Amino acid sequence: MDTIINKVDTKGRVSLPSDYRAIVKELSTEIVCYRSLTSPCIEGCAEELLEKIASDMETSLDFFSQTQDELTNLIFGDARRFSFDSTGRILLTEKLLKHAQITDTAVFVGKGRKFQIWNPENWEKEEARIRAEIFKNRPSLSNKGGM
Amino acid sequence: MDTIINKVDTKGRVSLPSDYRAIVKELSTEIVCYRSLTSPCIEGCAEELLEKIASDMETSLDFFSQTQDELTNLIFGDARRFSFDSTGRILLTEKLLKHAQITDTAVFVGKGRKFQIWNPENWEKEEARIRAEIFKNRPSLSNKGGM
DNA sequence: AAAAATCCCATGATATACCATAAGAGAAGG
DNA sequence: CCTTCTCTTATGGTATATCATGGGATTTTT
Repeated sequence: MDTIINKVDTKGRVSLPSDYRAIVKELSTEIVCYRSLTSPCIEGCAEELLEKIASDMETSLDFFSQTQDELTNLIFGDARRFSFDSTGRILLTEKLLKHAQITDTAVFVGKGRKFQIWNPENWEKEEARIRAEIFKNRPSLSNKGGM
Repeated sequence: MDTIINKVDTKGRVSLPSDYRAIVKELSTEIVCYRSLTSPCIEGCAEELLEKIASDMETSLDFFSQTQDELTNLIFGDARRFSFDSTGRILLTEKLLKHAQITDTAVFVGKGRKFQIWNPENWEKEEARIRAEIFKNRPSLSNKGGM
């Protein structure tokens, strides 16, 4: 999955890149999107994955179980199903677009079983940051011969 | 899922968001609402789920060290059925509206199998609080959840 | 009879489905 | 190796269906 740039029209519609669509389509005809907890971007995945993420988080919580309750609030309260039409587009909400500072252009970034949608400039910075981070840890990588 | 803002008219009527309605409608034409034990908000769910919800709550509130009976009594004693009309609206009671401090606007927050109804300002604060809380504990989450 | 609740209809707004064009990638053939 | 054709994908526009909401009418309750 590579990064793909698509336009957001005046109504907030975006084409989900066909590669991404194909993967989801095996499961269903809709995806789930929510505001990233850690970055100014939108995250998307198949609904099944969201439920898995939610349950994974629950089991990984060692502090008060009250937080579990709050987690479901945060995840299920923020997430929403988006079904894409015959042309493969979804209509993003104001809330999501605002959080990611997206106006007329969106960058899709694959992240394994999920993906992120970024404002182009923000993603450029983020990518640079990640590259720098990786470079900093280069020695530990080259030891294993991975790259 | 999702968070939706709807108006409460002069008669106290609120439209139950269509997504929520659709899910409940598979089962019946009415929902159950009660005052949240932990927050200034209304909680709602399908009647079939109430018993399950109650027991879930017991396990998640174990630090209150209350007996199961006391909690279930509390919820069941407070819960009431609300049937929605052909346009999908329910008429909330004074007791519920007062508890949630709702006057003319209500925020529906998805919570998986149930949902909450908040006063807009209160929810805004609560959401910010939860996000900060979760973010603080992010390191322990990112290991497993990947959000 | 008055008040409250339920039902029904009308309307504006919005999301969804649909069609049509344009741009790009890959395949086939010269 | 280049050209042409075809198929997929992205994007713009339009129509249709759905939903939220206001108002009124009818029914029920006390």
